[in-house]
Amino acid sequence: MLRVYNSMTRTKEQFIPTRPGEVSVYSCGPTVYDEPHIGNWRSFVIFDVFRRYLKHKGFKVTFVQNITDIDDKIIKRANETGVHPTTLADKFTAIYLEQARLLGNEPADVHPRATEHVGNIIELIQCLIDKGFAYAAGGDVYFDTSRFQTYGALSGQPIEELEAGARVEIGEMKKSPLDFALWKAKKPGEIYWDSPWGPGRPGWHIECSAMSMKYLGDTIDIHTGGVDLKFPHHENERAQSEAATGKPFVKYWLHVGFLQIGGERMGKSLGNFLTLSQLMKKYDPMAIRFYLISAHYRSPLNYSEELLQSSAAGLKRLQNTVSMLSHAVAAASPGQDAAWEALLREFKSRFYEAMDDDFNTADAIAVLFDIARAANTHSGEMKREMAQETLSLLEELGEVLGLRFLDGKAAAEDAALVEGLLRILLDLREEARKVKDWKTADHIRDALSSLGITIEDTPLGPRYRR
RNA sequence: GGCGACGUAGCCAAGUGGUAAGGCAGAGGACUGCAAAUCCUUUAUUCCCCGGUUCAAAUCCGGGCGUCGCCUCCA
Repeated sequence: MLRVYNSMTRTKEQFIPTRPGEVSVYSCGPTVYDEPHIGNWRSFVIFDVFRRYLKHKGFKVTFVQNITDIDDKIIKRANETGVHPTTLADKFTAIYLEQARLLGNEPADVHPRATEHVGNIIELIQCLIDKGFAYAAGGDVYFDTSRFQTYGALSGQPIEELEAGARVEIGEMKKSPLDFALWKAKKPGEIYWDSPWGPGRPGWHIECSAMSMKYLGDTIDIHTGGVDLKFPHHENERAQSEAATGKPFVKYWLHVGFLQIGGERMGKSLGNFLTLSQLMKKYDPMAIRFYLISAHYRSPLNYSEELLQSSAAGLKRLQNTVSMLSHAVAAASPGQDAAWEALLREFKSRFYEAMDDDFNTADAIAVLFDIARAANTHSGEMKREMAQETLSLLEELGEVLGLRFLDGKAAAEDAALVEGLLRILLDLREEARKVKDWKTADHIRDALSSLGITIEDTPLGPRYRR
């Protein structure tokens, strides 16, 4: 029984999708004006874990993540660098998708782009105007927040408080500071689309409303984003969607906490950010993923080099166990163990209990380490089927979190060749060891070591790992 | 000013009424030809502080201190 923390009600609730067995998820994706930093990646990885777990629970999940490919920042960056906004957006969209893949995120079922849905957006804006929730002013169109009764409910803010903090840009023609742009009139030299209100482009918030409606319908089960999106972005989305359809927009709002560095939020504007490309020079993307899910998603997560190293070491420990088990599957004698199977079932249910509790990845990871410890303890008497079942369980649970414990880099063919060659060397070394020819034995080991291959002498015979 | 999150060992981090998970780092031991990996033991009588409720609190209530965030583009 999955329970999730709903930001709207500020309580953990039992998760019951609108349609039994099916879950619709909308995740706010990147604005593609630059490479995401690892704070952004924290959210994107967590969204992927949500989705993976829902799938493993047996739900048919439809996962939509937008790509914001037109907005102020893109226009600004395009002007600065002298490239067309579309070229810039395409470049960083490709980088986003590639890095997501490296981190082990599955592609969304749909990655809709704002510029490909301008027609849907215009329709939605027109609908809001027709219903009296929006008004055109000087080529812009604004949402009239005073017409939407429960504005502020998601952020838990009284209207007066929000008003006090609101700001009006010069040149804006809002009736109230809280009103926000649905359509922005074209400025000289800017990219534009034609609309009933003149040439211009969509505001940021409206694209999510239009695209979630198109792909997931009027009411979606889960909407995710970073906590910073709660206000104003999600508040505004909610107002637009519910004003247009008269139906609830989202059943469960899930918000991911910040990645902090040096005691403050990692952010582009603060200049204290690190990108995935920077970290990948030193760390495996899997280690980075492991680090990003090492704390509960709603807690702040600290970044430091030391923490990343700590995560990398922890993942290595799990990988060593998987390596040991693979070896046992190949080399150990056949055999089952009822007590061991019972233990595995217990681990499995503990893992799922942790994930059922609002996706408690930190607790779930602890179970992985418990499995590793138990398997390592019994590595001496590990029988083939025991090893196989343990391996399968670790792979299954790793799959839920998007973690791979085996190095997937080497192609299958290469792997077979390397395996054969190493077998020969290991055999030679064993012969040398039998006659206590340590010089030869150590030479082989050292030479392989310099190629990054470690030999280990185990009760089941020698094995190697990279 | 309004709203919210957080404060658990050297570092990170679970745990929301029943007597402190897990990881990293450190120390000691075992295993080993030497290693590597692994295992065992060890590191918080105590969970920011002070009161209160309770047979029982890290967990609930009140007060205080500290850190971070949102209220403006932002995962």
